[in-house]
Amino acid sequence: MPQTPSTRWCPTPEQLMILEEMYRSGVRTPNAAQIQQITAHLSYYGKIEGKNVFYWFQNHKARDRQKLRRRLSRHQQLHLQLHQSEDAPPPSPTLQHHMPLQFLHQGCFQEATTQGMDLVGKLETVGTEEEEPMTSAMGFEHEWMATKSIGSPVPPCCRPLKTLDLFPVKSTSLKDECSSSKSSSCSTSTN
Amino acid sequence: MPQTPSTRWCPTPEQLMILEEMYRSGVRTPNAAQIQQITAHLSYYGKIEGKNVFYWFQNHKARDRQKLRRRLSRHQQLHLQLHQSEDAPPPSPTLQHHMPLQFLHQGCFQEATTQGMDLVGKLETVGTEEEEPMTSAMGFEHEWMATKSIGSPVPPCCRPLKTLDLFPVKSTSLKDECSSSKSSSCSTSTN
DNA sequence: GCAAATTAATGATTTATTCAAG
DNA sequence: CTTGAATAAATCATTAATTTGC
Repeated sequence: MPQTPSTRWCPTPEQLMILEEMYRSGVRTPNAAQIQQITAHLSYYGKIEGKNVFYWFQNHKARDRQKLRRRLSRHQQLHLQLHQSEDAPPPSPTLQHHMPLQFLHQGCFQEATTQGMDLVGKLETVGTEEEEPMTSAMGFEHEWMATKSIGSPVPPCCRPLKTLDLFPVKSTSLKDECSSSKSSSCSTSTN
Repeated sequence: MPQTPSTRWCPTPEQLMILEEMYRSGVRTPNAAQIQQITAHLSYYGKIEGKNVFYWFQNHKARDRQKLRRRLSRHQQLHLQLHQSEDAPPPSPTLQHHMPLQFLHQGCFQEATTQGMDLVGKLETVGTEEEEPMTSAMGFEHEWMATKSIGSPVPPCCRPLKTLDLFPVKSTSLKDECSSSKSSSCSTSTN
């Protein structure tokens, strides 16, 4: 028999989807009770333990942070050799949506109104994997290469769709990488 | 000297965030007009051309699809060596959110600054395969490791598994739980 | 086409840091 | 100042994916 009785946890796609959904929803360091709940529910989709959930959130958070840091440093070390000839170089990585994202909607356009449909739905260009169809792309590439400087106004066909900025979830760790201020003072305490 | 005047496009963190936001919102293959608009807006945050936007979406879509396929295949090969000892083996990767997620709120856990380690003492129902050599670091995690088989060690203080069967939370913002105060129970700030 | 070697991804451990309490 | 708890960073280890030689 294959003597792999207890290898490491291999998450099922459902489990991964749920975990990622939770992470996107703001869950980062669930406490023991939450871990128990998550584990209980995820166990419906396959074998899982609490430590797996714990480790998953730890790793995911760490690697997300790592990714952010990496792209920051990479951008740092790049901008010193070439200069952004823009008029307003934003120094802070906090984007405050100077771009209204209306054209995200493209519901007035052809497809992909909802993001849920592109999961495994049609995938018309499968088989090409990650090699980009250069030849077909270059056929019209000069179009937007030529028109990249116009800056036409955003079509006001739709209003921004994604503005759910708050959610009731609350993790246990309040000191995260997004807060540089190590304010140990309980500002909400009795004063 | 590192005078690479025409390196490839290095996206700024803001640009990446916006692009990912757009991708999550459903944009997969923007047409030339959309690409031009995206480029115009993203050029505020740094040097960018239309082809960069085009290639980014191409690559991101391909990578996403690759990731999905890998998950599926990995799960395929997994279920043959270990059996889900659950009562309901899910055959389809379509998850219908049978997990309610209310426990994310944990609003009843004021004292949950520390991870809820008062879960359950020690349920010695384990001893299945191997003793976990968790000797250091997380002194609390053996608790939910021990309770992995019982299924209901949740403290009765907060068990909000009521009825909501879908994810009410949906957000794409990366700034989330850093907003709350550190410890809401620190009524006495010792100075 | 298949199998060994290589590489990338990621689950699991360990170590260091931080903050609070005494 | 010391200690203890919690977590983030770093690292290790294993699995899956890709590459390569036959």
